[in-house]
Amino acid sequence: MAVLAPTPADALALKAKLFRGFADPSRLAILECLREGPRTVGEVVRLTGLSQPNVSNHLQCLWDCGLVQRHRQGRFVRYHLSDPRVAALLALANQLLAEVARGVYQCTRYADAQR
Amino acid sequence: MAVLAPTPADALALKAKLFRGFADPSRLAILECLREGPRTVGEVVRLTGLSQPNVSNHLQCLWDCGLVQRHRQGRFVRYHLSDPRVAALLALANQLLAEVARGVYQCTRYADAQR
DNA sequence: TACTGATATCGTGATTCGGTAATATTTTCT
DNA sequence: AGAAAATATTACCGAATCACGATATCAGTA
Repeated sequence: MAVLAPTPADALALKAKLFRGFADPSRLAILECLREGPRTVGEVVRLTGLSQPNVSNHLQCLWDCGLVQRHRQGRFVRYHLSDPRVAALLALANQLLAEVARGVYQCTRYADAQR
Repeated sequence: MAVLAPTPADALALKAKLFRGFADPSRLAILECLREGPRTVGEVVRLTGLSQPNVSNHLQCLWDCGLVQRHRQGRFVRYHLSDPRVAALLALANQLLAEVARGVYQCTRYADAQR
């Protein structure tokens, strides 16, 4: 009784982990870059202004999670979103933000903007 | 040059913050509860097995962010999702998970399941 | 007013996560 | 083979966040 919603605990942990993939400004910046098409690591570094190890780390993370795919092209590695739903999630988040932005901004429960 | 993707940094931070609202197993459990309709705090506590202060905290967080709304009914407070897009995001995440679950599970960059 | 049930708030300990710096690895070119 | 460019890996530190327990607040009722 009590315990356990319709979805088992493991599935929830997994979904939370998926959302965490999107819950970081650096990773979001990288995903935004990739929304417009495939990019090499160097391009992402230039476009985002993030450090190279940082980008590489996050790309690895996104790759582990299956959110992006990659091909080696010569000495470059080209990344792209692995599924249209990744872009769809980002788009939906934007729509939602258009309505609740102020609330999210003011919420003091966790990290303030400007990292 | 370099710096700044199409979306300004603030917007990214904000979007990251929004996703963080979804990036916790407890909050997800609560949101799942609310997907099926309005619930009082006590009902959510019973359905999720989480402690009452914990539920109350997370509900406050979700409310601050504008993801849920609430009405007082006698000595109960009834919460519900504030926008169908919240449910849509959860649904999309489920679809995406169906394809990348293994990757997410194996990704060791951050939190393992079983909290 | 005193009492009970429902929900909110606060302080704290423990854990987790992200950025940076230094370095390793891989690939191409000469 | 040797060098240079592109990308990946590792370790460490600081900051942020979650759960828990105790307690406060608020609404209804006797």
